[in-house]
Amino acid sequence: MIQAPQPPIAVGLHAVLIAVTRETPRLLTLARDGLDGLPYGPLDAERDRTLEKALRARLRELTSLEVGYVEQLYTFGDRNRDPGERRGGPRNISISYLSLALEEPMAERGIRWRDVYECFPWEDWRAGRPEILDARIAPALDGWVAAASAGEATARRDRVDISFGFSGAPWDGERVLDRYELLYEAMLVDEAFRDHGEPIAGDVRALDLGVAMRSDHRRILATAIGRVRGKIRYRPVVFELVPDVFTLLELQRTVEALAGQGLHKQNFRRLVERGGLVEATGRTATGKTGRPAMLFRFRRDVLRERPAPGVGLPGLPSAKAPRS
Amino acid sequence: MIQAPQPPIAVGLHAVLIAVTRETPRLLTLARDGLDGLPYGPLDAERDRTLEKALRARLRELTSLEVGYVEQLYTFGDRNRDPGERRGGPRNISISYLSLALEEPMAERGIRWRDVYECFPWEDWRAGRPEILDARIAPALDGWVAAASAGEATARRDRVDISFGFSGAPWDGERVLDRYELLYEAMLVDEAFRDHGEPIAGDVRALDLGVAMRSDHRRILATAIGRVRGKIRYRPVVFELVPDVFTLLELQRTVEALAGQGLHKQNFRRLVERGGLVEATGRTATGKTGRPAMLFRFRRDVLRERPAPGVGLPGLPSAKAPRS
DNA sequence: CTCTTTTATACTCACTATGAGCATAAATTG
DNA sequence: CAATTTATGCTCATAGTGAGTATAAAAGAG
Repeated sequence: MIQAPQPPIAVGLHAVLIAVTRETPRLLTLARDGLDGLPYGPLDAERDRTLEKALRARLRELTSLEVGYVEQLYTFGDRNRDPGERRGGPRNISISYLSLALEEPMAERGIRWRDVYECFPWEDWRAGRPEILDARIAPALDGWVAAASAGEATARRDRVDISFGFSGAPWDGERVLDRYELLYEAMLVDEAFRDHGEPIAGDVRALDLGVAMRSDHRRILATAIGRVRGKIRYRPVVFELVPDVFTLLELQRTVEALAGQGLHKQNFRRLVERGGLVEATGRTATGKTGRPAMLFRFRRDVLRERPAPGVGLPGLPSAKAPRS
Repeated sequence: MIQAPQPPIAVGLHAVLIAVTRETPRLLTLARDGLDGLPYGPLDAERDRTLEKALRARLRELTSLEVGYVEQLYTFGDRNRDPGERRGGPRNISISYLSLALEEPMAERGIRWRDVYECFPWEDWRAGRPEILDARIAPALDGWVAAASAGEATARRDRVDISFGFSGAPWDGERVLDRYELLYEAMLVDEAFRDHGEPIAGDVRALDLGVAMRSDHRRILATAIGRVRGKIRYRPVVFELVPDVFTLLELQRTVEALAGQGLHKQNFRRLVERGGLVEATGRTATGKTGRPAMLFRFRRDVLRERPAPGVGLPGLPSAKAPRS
């Protein structure tokens, strides 16, 4: 196949490394130019035999972490995703990966774990519907809808309602990316201004819709969170995020942290125990207050028994009330 | 960031274009060097603003088709995926997309629609458990398991059982890729020999495990089929594969074709009607034998009512009997 | 024109899964 | 020891699923 000479293409690998600590989903970030971003590095076409190995290598080089679970997320390659990538520069293709691990303290400067919901305050429904939705997001998006021509406005209204569960539509926890992209398109997040080369408008800064990240990393993170939320229900990935041995409440809190919604305790226990996902170790947890809990471990055999063993998302005490 | 000089990286886009015709899933292929493969072309770093647009453009250039539904599948980039990609050549990264459409007759030479199950004869359970599984695949894989050292053999046994549903494990229709990769690793498909630069062994040729494709395209196809099977149950993607107006049986046959398993007619109807996925048009189908069926259309409002509207996979009449 | 065949559609029924609670058990704390 | 806190067991109504039975409406055979 004959190809015309092309501007260079740079292929990079990005890692969204997620942990859950103190009932909070956490993300490993590296600071650079004052902004936090995902760990990433270039693909070494010579040495890296597989993409996944390349990802692990970059992560090791940057953070000296050896991660276990790794899964490819998405490949981003639209032009001008990054303000730095202007005419003439190389075209950046970034292949992003999701990795799940237990949090480990990081000594290196600039590397730290951040709470994921700092970036997406509207995604955490554990304490009920986040106020930010009705107080700030809904009005701002209403403005964006109204700013369009008649036909376009209907389409915008629909997208807004379906993504954010306004006007009686249900909230779908997995649509994390839809929501972020809508806010970006509506110029309600800092990144939108930065990418257009404009100073961030004062009223958008006042909206304060989460912590911005470098380049399009927050978009990648949104993709990752949506993926985890979906995957957790049909594959036993939670177990990557808890120690080998855990109590059912710890497991539940981990799921809740990721799902961003509370679960009914007894039903969660029933699901997980009767679903054959865990087995008792015989030991019980020490310390803490209250009755000591039994300690469980992941029961690997479930993989050969059931086709799609996951944690589902049963009995959530709220998350149903439609917007007033 | 400083980078050492690198061997060139070529980024390509691959399309898995799927249709369902005469109750059979179909794939658009291009012949080249006597082997069928997926349509693909390079990313034009200069002109292609987004990856998805690039994919659509390549597809248009190759086939003059304008597809509707397009979704990114996976990015393949392991070295030596292709025997042509040897030391010294550029590193090929291919970003693959899934596209769903209605089949259109193709005039161009070399372009044609093939039955997907020609490539994966073990994936079609509509007429019951495929004989090929017990007659040829199971014994061959047993051999592969036995050929390993003790510890490794257990791991292989597990993978085989979980992927193919042997030894009482359930069959999971979505594990299309797992199964293909296992056969590849066990050197039971033509591509495995070709990639090792060896002539295809006579006994493997005799096994006849599906039609081979160019490069790693069959692996990409496997990824696509697995994805469709999963997605169909929680997103209304089937409707991309049927005309605007259809009977419930046509819809059911389309789902069955993709899922590779039969469904219970009355239950399917109940699911789809009560799930609010379709609305009656008032008209009825003509022609055919038997009582004329009502014609339905996709009810788009379902998107704002339910978070994950899909077709599910209810009442399958078989697919449960474990291996003898 | 009636019988047979074929596909469509309406209902029923048992069983399982889910959403919500109530009740009791076993620790810690003051 | 009483109050508090967390764990765990059980019940109950309801919705969803898997599998049939029964009836309706067409075409084709004789």
